[in-house]
Amino acid sequence: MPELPEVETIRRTLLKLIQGRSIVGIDVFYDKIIDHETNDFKTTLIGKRIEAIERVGKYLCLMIPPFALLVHLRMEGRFFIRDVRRSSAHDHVSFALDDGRFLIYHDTRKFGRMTLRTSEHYQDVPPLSKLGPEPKDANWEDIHARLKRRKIAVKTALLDQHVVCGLGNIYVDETLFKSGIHPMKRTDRLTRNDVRTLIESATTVLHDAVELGGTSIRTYTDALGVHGRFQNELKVHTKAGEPCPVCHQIITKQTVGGRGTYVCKSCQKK
DNA sequence: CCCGTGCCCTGGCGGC
DNA sequence: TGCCGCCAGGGCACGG
Repeated sequence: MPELPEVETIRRTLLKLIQGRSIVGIDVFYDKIIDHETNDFKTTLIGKRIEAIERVGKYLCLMIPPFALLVHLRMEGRFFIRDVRRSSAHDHVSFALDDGRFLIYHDTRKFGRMTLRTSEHYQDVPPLSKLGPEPKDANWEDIHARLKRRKIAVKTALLDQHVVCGLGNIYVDETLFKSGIHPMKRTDRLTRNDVRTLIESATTVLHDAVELGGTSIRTYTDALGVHGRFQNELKVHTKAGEPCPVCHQIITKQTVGGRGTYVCKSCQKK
């Protein structure tokens, strides 16, 4: 569930806590989180310093020269800073830091993944090289040209990180509502104006959500356990049965591309 | 290349 | 109260 605004909030929080710290030990309690052999992973990172933390789409990139540790939190991945090595059965990776504390990767669903790349050019190789631009950097005419050749639901397209990156289920629903476009509208029927509106709406929604520290529904909190505040700004997502804030028609829930999807059928047209 | 489906996981919830 | 079954969901492998 962490999408771009939550990952950016985590990046900022984590940076203050661990920038400049060196890794002095690593414990891996569940090795499927890491797509490298465990011993290689440890020997590669131990003794090196966390110089910076970047973010590309929903990926967190811990810059540990000469390596970049790419982390995708997927549904419920979280980072904590603790004084003990492990305090939960859901703590899967524990990095001992040179100040005596531990950077802990915690994930109830075990969906998150970590992978190593060299810190030079790490954005130029998969998986990051395959990502589309963030909405704020996207050229809507390019996106329109791509989408008019396809026939998928616009929601599915916006969730596809190869088209644009950073949006997940919450912000796609909000983007579509803000744009007045139905999630099932086929991409080959989107007008140039539709796509321009979608990119502009996505940019605004993501920007506003970052400003408010992300959205806390379900289990998301940042590395300090601080909740975001964008859930108070949601217009349709999680609002089934409630009146649309614009036209007062009842918001409905349906499935689009296998995802729970909230829509105002009066404001959002196919 | 394009598109749909199923898988990975497990806490939580609905149903009885 | 207790237990069973099923769902959520990002990304990717796979098959048509």
